[in-house]
Order: sequence, then structure tokens, then C-alpha cells
Amino acid sequence: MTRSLHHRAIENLGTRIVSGELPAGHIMLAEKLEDELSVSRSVIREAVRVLQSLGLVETTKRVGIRVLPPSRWNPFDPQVIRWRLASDARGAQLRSLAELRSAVEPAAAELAAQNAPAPLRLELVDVAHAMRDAGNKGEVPRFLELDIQFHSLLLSGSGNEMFANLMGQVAETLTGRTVHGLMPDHPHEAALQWHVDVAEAIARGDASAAREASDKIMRRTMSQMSETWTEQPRVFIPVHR
Amino acid sequence: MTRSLHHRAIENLGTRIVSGELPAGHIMLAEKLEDELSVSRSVIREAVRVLQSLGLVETTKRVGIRVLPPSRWNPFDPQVIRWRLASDARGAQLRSLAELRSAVEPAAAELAAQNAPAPLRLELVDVAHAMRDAGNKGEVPRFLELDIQFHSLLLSGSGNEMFANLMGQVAETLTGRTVHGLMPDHPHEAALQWHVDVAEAIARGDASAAREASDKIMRRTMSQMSETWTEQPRVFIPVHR
DNA sequence: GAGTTTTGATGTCTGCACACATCGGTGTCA
DNA sequence: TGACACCGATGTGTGCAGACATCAAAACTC
Repeated sequence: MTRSLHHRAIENLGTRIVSGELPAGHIMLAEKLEDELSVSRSVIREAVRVLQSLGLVETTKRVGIRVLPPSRWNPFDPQVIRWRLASDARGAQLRSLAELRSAVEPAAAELAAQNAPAPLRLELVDVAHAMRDAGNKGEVPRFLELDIQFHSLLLSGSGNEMFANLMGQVAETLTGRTVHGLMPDHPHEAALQWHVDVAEAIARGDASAAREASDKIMRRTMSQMSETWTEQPRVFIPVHR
Repeated sequence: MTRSLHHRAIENLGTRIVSGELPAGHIMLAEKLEDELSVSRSVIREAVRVLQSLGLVETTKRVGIRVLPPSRWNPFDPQVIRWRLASDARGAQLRSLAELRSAVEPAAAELAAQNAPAPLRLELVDVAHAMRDAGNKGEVPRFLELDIQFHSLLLSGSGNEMFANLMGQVAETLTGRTVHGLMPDHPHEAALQWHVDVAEAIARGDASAAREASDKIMRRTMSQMSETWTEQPRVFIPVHR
């Protein structure tokens, strides 16, 4: 199952740039890329255009295609995130996503309590209960699935399309947690109850209670994960101008 | 100062899609676009590739270039945001950004208090004081400039590249506020002090105080703006699968 | 209605002309 | 002689035109 050629070119170059194999400032020539990847100019040009829109490269006449520093990359682009998760920066990317998530979810819970459509509220309660059951029984795969569904519903119910868009990335962090063995066999009982609390608060439209319970979940999650991150270097993006 | 042709093609199509002039499901043919925009095939193809990576269109053989629904768009892409701000959905976009910002900034303040480099902390304090002065004197343009700089420094100081990347969009919401006449001539005195509180808490590494003060600012900002948004329809992105 | 053929649009490749930033040589002036 | 401004050569991206390949929708056959 191989996508189009230009898609493969994007993958190839994107992966190598994000991994650091092609460092910032490195200059590539379109012609070189043609025979390196054994594709035609049009394929390279289309790929470069996409990478350009992601902030990974810039083109200059008479110079070539220049790799840009990480501070110029679009950190919200799903492809960039995927490439970073597949690179040495996986830990830093997971931390960034977790921090974003822990900031957004309580806000999303608050908004969902105010705005979510009724059916979504009911589904959220159902999922929270099913989640608690699966957690208590130690059914880890089913628990993970329900966990992802719960948080997806929560973000979606906020009615903020940016929050909702984080669903995909959230799934990554949750599954990534299990891969790293950060998920206990039996999820914390209090945490399970907090999920139910969030759902029920949203169901009855209690915004501050929803935020509060969601905040508890996030604080616990962050403190769980923060231990493994202390060695990840932080990058400070300079404020331009 | 006109950018490259493909850039203009991206602008043209992106604007028309986001504005709704080209609705979801609408099908375009590359050949039609060529003479409509009076450019060659390669220009159209490169533009379509970029729009594809933004989730605005998809291409299907034997069918053409299909416009995708808003739920498929990447809501974090700066171009998409800019196009939405220029469309009828400007209000909804500003609300989304403000909600995101009010969720992220207190978290960023907390992180900055823990991680920001020393020079940045000092600069933050300076800016906060200058901001208070400018605000008390009613120097609105200078205040706005400092306001943007303050929040940029804050997000940058978090050491989370996703937070830092929101700087540009934040500037939009702040300037957008003045355009909409939502900015009083004399900023609220308490709010000015809260900015100083945030900066000083970060300077002395008091994470919870920094979050608290930042949260006050955000809550006040949100309550100020929320009145003008009540009529903006919310869009709920369905959770796929 | 299942399988096959036709068809039409995107996907890929190539040769060419042009724009233009960079570099190096040339000329001028002190 | 040396410093500096000018200017043309060179190389690389940008844009154009046309050909063929591919492949899935649609039409057709049985």
C-alpha cells in the first residue's frame, strides 16, 4: 500500500529533516533530490511546496532548498507531530502534547457542560461508566479504547474545532503511555471516579464541577508522566522582533 | 510585491473555500482552474498539493478536486486561521482562539515559572511594569504593543513549542479586539496589576501564583468578549469511528 | 447483477524559456 | 597600488507546454 510518489517524497524528506539527519541550514538541490529519490522534477517540486508550507524548508533562487530550524516548523501540523514522535524527540513531543492536553481538557470540559448537544452528554456518561467497569476488571485494551473515546467525546463536545482537532494527537499520547509501560494494570480507582464525575457534571451542565474533575485527572496524569521527562531538553523559541 | 504564482493560487482557492464560496463537495477540474487563473498546470498542481496537506481538498482520479468539509480542515494552520479571520466566520475563529488562549496561558505561566531562562523572566517583569505605566497613562498603541510582547514572552518562556507557536495567533486576537472596539481607553487597573503579578511570580519561580494571576486575566478577558459571541454558531466535529 | 470494457481525470515525466540572486571580473577613482 | 562600485556570467528555482501512464468511475455486455 504505497501512496503517490510525491507523498513518499514528502515522507522521506520530512522524516529526515525532523530526525535531524538533514540539519537546519543544510542545502539541497532539486536536481540532486531527483536522482536520489529516482523521481521526476514535478514530484520533487510538489513535495518541496508542501514541506515549504509546513515551514520545514525554504527555497531561494541561485541557492537551492534550505532546511529551516525547528523554531520555524509548524508544531501543530499532524505530519510534523508524527515525524517528531518517530524521532529522537519523541519524549519531548509527548511532553508537549501532554502539557497542551492538560491545559485544554479542563477548558473543554467547562465548555462542554455549557454547550454540548444532549446525545453527546448521554454517551459521555455511558462511556465513563463502561470505563470504570473495564478499569476495575483490569481489561486493559478495552479500557484504553474507552479512555480514548471518552476524551475524544469531551474535546468534541466543547464545540471548539481546535480542541476537537486534538483528538487524534490525544490518542497518540494515550497509546504512547501504554507503550512506555506508564499504564498500571489497574487504573487508579479515584481517577476512574473522576472520569464519571466529569461526565455527570457535563450531563447536568455544571461547568465548574466539570472543569474541577477534569483538572484532577490532568494533574494526576501529568505527575505520573513528568518523572520520565525530566531528562528531555526544553527548547525556547525566541520571540521575534 | 506579489509572491509566486502558486502562492497566489493557494491564496485564491484557500480564501474561496474557507469563505464558503466553494462549498464542501464542490468539484473542480485542474484544467478549469488553469484557464480560470490563467496559470499553467504545474502551478495549479503545486497549489492543490498544499491545499490537500491542509485538508481543504482531496483529489480523486476520474473525478477531480473535491472541496472537503470544515471538519477536515486543519484548524491550527496559520493560513487556514487567516482565511477564517477574513471570512464570515471571523467571530467564531476569534472565539476559538480566545478559548484556546485562555486555556493555554495559565498553563504556560505555570511552566514559565518552573523553566523559563533567567533573562526572559527579567524582561517579562520589565514589560509588565512598562505595560502598567502605559495603561495608566492611556497610551493605547504603546499598551497594545507591550501587551502583545508580554504574552509572547510568556508563551515563549513556557518552553513548550506548541504554546510558543500561538504567539502569532494571539497577536491577531489582541489587535482584533481593538478593531472591534472591545478595548477600553484605560485598561482595567486590576488587570494591569495582574500582569505584574504574573511576571513577578514567574520571576521568583512561584508556579501556582503565576497560574492563578494569569487565570484571572484570562477569565476577565473571556467575560469581556463573550458578550459579543453569543450569536456565533458552534460547530461540533463528530468523533469519527 | 456480476464481470468486462471504455473513458476521462489525475499522476508522472521531460524539454524548454525565463527570472533573478550570487559571484567574480573589470573599471574607476583616490 | 588599493578600495570600491559596477556589471555581466552563471547557476538554480519558477513557470510553461505537451506527452504518456495509471487507475477508478461509468458504461456496457452477457
